[in-house]
Amino acid sequence: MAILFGEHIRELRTKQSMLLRQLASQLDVDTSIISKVERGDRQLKKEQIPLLAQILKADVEELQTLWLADQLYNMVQGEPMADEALKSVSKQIKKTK
Amino acid sequence: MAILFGEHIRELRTKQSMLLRQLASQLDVDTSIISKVERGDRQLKKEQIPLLAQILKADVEELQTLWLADQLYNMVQGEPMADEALKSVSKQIKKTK
DNA sequence: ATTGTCTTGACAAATATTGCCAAATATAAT
DNA sequence: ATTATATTTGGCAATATTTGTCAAGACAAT
Repeated sequence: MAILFGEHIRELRTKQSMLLRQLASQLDVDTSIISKVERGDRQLKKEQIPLLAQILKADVEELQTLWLADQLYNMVQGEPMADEALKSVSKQIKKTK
Repeated sequence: MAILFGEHIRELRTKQSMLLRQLASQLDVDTSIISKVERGDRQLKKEQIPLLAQILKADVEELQTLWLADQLYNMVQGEPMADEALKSVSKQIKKTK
């Protein structure tokens, strides 16, 4: 279970004294979803990130990067060959660019 | 669309003069699926890899690594922050180990 | 033109994800 | 301890995605 993204969101939210339900309503989702997102047992949809960034006055790209990292982490976590696969993909995308 | 895994499979299969339908039947899927897998527009299920490795007399871990790399590639491809996210995950899994 | 192999697209079945709700659990104030 | 407020958790239905099957098409070789 990934946590980088959720921890970051929670920090941004609490620093602004914003309640779960306030963030949730602005993002148009149920409070429980934000709770789960912040604790890492639920992922937001990619398309929700820009609005989330706006609400939290955060950098969109940073959030997108954290979000993506969480997805990747979920995919490789527990896999013995995780690191090798990650490196191989790094190389691959450099080539294709 | 990822291709590392598929290319590798096709090479292993053809070098043994094995037909798509032979591989498919042993793996208990339709021929069309293997065709698509080899061309990279379909992913096998993770659980199918060990049997596939056995059929092709290939190294399970190598295939699993390639398979995982393909999944990751599909996830990050086209994302501007792909590389940063990949690196961040690499660091993260080293910590947790 | 026939046969054998591979490819492609459409569809249904199986799985997984998402949002919603209600109940449970904290947290804080009085 | 009671109340009020905030957060967490789990179950379920709706939705979306993935997987497998089938049938038709492309391509070679003969």
